[in-house]
Amino acid sequence: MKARLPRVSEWLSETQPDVLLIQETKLKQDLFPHDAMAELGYESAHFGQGQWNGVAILSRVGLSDVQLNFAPGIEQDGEARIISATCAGIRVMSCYVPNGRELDHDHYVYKLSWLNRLRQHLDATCSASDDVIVGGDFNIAPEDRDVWDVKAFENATHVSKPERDALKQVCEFGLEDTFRKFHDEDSLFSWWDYRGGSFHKGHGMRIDLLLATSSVVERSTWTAIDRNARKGEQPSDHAPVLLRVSDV
DNA sequence: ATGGTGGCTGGGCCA
Repeated sequence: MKARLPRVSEWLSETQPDVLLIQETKLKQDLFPHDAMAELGYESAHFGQGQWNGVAILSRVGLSDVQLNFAPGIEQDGEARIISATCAGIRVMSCYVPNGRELDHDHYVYKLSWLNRLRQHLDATCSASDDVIVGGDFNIAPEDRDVWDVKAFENATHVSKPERDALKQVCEFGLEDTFRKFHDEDSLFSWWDYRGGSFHKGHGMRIDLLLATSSVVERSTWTAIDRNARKGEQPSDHAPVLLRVSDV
């Protein structure tokens, strides 16, 4: 968030979303640029730890009932990976799901545990009949059509069955991958590795998701991945995913 | 596709 403040500010000014969910701020809790965001018209809430992880929610339509980490009663995570808030009557959550690293790595076990606790967090704090959006970097490509080449992902994280099943368990709370309401195409990606010219080769994955409850899905009218944001100077390796939700 | 780039730092880790 520090290195890309100019890009984020420019993008906010041009795109003017009502709400923005940010992951991997890599900032200590109190170093988030709340003032710079306020100058652009956005309230902001940040859950940070510095150096790694960190999640935030920006809103110009209200920001209340902010919750850091999982709800009380659920095993708290040691890292700053989820923040929840209510914006314009919608409960929104900004999630940075653990990467997993390797299938036989402890971090992969942590990834599955984290997703299980995300489901617990949903069960504990809201209902499927509420307006809920759970968004962020899930580090999971839901289906094979969401990666550039399945053969390149054999025995790799992001596509394995256990993590996809864990994501399904999250969705079975009553959430839907909003992108697929509007787009059936394969090879539409939200992340490309910095290395090896992946972006220019089209070697990407769709791992950034906006999951929503049915009342939000019904009001959704449009979605897109802003891949232009992956271009230019000092881009993030992720592109923003946009969802338009009509007023009640 | 066992390297490669980028950002945190201030050497090495993480993605």
